[in-house]
Amino acid sequence: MRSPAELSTAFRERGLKVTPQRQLLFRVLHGNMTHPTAEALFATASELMPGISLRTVYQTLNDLAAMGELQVLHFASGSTRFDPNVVDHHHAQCDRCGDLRDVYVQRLDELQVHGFDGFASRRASIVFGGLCPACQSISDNNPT
Amino acid sequence: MRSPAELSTAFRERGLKVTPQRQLLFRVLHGNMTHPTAEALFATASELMPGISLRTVYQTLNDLAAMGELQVLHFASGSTRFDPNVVDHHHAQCDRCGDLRDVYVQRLDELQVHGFDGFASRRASIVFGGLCPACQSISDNNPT
DNA sequence: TGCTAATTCGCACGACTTGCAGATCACGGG
DNA sequence: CCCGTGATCTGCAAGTCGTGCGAATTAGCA
Repeated sequence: MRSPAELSTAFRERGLKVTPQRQLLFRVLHGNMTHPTAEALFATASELMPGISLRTVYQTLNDLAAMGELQVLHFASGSTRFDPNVVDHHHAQCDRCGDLRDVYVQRLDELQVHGFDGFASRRASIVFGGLCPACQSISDNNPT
Repeated sequence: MRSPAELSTAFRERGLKVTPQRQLLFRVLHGNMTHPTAEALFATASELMPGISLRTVYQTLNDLAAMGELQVLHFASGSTRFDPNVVDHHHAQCDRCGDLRDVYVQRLDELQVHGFDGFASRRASIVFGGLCPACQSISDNNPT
């Protein structure tokens, strides 16, 4: 996702208005590595701007996603998360605490895939499952 | 997913009862390559057993998933799909029609991943995006 | 400054899934 | 083969997540 200033320009170029609510969300999202849900963003935004509507958060998230400034992620939990990192990357999620981190994968093109049968693959999305460092030490003591 | 007969035994061993509704779902799911949603299964099951409840379909799907007989899949569409193929495999989804197919990936361990930072990866799930053969020919004539 | 279309907000609604409770049924024991 | 008990089935209510809608407000340009 680009900087708040760049996004403001991009929004205006598209005929979209730059409201205080949107500026706030630009700031909250920029560089955000937490892969927040809409609710989480709403919570953060509400502290900074009491009265902001959850509806507006969804609206702006959709606008940003449509502009390719956000990646929309769907995980096992069923919840939708938003990732302002739109550089080609992948994810690792902790089985225990759900913590989600960005990872970068090389040599993806060397994978040998069987079953495409004419399917024209354009991109791949990888989600690694496992345990984050914190949960590893917990599991060492309290194996579930 | 194991065969209906094996599942019946496994259910009884767990103290679960083998009802006609469950047997029907075992049969509908066994070898099913369509990655159906709960609703789709309900539709199929309803034809074979009018009056079966959607609630029962969800119930049985959850039981099977808890027993590891089904993989639960979450995709961009937001809908939950169920995959009776629990062999280690991955998926390819058509961007246009949403068609979903199983693919098998080798040399996964040769991937070079940066950013784990102590994350202990146990498994990976890959979803390829692209166009299925049918949608490729459509797009050739009607580029979106 | 004023106009106009975009936006915000809050509520209602829709899709999907689960909780609940009474009626029913599977199945092991007699 | 019949019975008893507890699991299951079904239909409905409720919960979650996200969107449609409309009135009031506001951004941005002339």
